[in-house]
Amino acid sequence: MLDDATVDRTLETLRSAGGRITKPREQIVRALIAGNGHVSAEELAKQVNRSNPSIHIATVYRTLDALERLGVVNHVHLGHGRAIYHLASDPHYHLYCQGCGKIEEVPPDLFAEVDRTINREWGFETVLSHFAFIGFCRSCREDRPADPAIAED
Amino acid sequence: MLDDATVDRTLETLRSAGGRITKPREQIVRALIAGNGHVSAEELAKQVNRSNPSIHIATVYRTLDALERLGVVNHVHLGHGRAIYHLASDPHYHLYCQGCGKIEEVPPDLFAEVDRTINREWGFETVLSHFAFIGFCRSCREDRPADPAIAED
DNA sequence: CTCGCTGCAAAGCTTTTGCACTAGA
DNA sequence: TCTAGTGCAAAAGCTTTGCAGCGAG
Repeated sequence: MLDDATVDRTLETLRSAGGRITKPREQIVRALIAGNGHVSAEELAKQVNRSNPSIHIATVYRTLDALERLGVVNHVHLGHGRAIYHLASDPHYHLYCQGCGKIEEVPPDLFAEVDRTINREWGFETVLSHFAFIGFCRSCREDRPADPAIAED
Repeated sequence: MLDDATVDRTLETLRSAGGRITKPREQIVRALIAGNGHVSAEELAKQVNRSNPSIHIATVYRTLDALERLGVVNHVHLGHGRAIYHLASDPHYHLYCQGCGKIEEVPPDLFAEVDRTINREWGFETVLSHFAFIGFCRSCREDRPADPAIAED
């Protein structure tokens, strides 16, 4: 996956939808793709601000929103507030460790069976990609006091 | 499940942990249990305010927090912000329809296999009860325009 | 009598929005 | 030129917190 090509292709999607390609958008898209699927809006803002401090986080949100409408970006909620963004071309689900914040990816087909069951038995069509599956990674499980009180959030 | 007995038992848990049983706490617990597993803090506040308008929502949050620390209550996030509260004695997962807001319950064992796999392959211990599984219920699926743009949020 | 609980108001966190200005195409 | 995009500041939505007074045990 050649990053520059991906950046260009993403910006092109924006343009062909009638959008404009601006410096901020270019930098945001670049940071998003460099982030490799696990970046929050705030991290993106921080990143682009290194080279251009005037880019406001509202612009980051608006750019991500535009890309999401076009179907090339998705966001995933990790908890109460925070969300991360990634390219839609790379479908996956997320495991989010409440202990250390680590994010791991899992293949969607892992849930295919459960998905079918819910669909069949409850008539419900899930969108499992939109929220991370939270829990504790191996090392945080070992550190964890015991069981009661499943930590914060 | 006799509600009054459940209310008493819940308050007793609070007392035996060194807490005090107050009017607001009693009313909040009663409303929580009457709510049958699907009430938000705001709904609880609204409910108790019918008989006691001076109970502040901060008190509702603090009471729920105290109960949660004691392990008798859990909360479940439905989306970006909202969370609902239910008794921990009734373990279940939730399906939350993005279209109409309807909440359905699913038995935890539905996910037992996936859970084991994630545990085995990723060393990750999930807490699937903490976020609802979102998607669309049968009737909202039929209403839905098509596929692109998976709605709000 | 003491310490936990309460009400109130203010703040926190992430995301959104209104507005006037700037700048792509 | 003309409209989309931008920066700024303010607001929104849910939850938490500081503080002083109140009341359960």
